[in-house]
Amino acid sequence: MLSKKTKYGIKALTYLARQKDKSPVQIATISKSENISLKFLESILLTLRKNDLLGSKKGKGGGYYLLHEPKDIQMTSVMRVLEGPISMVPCVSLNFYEKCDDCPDENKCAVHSLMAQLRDSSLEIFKNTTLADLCRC
Amino acid sequence: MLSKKTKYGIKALTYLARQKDKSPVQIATISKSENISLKFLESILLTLRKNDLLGSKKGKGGGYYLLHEPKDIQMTSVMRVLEGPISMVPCVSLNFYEKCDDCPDENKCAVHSLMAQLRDSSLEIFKNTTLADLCRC
DNA sequence: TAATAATCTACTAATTTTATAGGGTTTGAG
DNA sequence: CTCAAACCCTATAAAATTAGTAGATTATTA
Repeated sequence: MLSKKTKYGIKALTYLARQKDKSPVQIATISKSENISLKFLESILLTLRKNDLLGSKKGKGGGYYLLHEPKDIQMTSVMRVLEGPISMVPCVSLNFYEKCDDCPDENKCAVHSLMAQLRDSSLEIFKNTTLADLCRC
Repeated sequence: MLSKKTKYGIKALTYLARQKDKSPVQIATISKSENISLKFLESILLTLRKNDLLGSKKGKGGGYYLLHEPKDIQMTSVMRVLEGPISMVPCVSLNFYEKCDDCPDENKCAVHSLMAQLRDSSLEIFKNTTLADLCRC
């Protein structure tokens, strides 16, 4: 299941991407518009900022804004930051590889090959979809 | 992330699919061979049986066995039984549809369209992969 | 029929993840 | 200086996950 963290994060990102100018938007504004718990959204935006997807400005007139053009933000990076690895098992993860402790030989593991296929197709979709694409709905 | 329940379930299924004959295999045998906690495996095999993927036989010489030919068992049914819906969000699920309570219009939801794409590609893979394919690793 | 081997059922429990809530601190604009 | 906003830290309730324990039930075989 997709976590609400990721869902809310994507919604917030598209909200920002739809802005005409790049002036900061307050958390409360996004929270109200997208029906997201304010404090939860706060922590989500913070992790997006720490991972260089968003910039922020403090004080009066402050808020969050996109650091890059929507068309330059691939969903791979959004998903990795919010949801974690694209793969469903660590042993097929490209960026977060980890050996399974119950598997003697992962080349002979049935789960491994299936999940590798799944990873490839998911990766393909996430790579070819940018934030700009999501705004066209 | 893929739950261990699903991972273990798939391993058990492939173990059974690799058997020459269809005589019952004891839980303990699979448990040892695949490094799976016996009692956990027991509950997994039980849900597989309740969902018509496995048959069981009690008493001496008993155990679990496949009800169908490996080539006739699609991964869609295995995944649905063990892991739940294929979709990552209920609002794009074909078999378990549910409306999001935070979404006024799901046709305008950016997450929705992305997840629908993902569901399609996952479904494609699971539909075209059978237990027999997984045994060839 | 009695012993045995296996599944089946029902609790319990530790751990982790998820989804928030509260409150104080820091920064920057006017 | 004042105020508004992001920032940061802590806590927590609920749910899911991953088991472990104890015993009941059923079927086979000798």
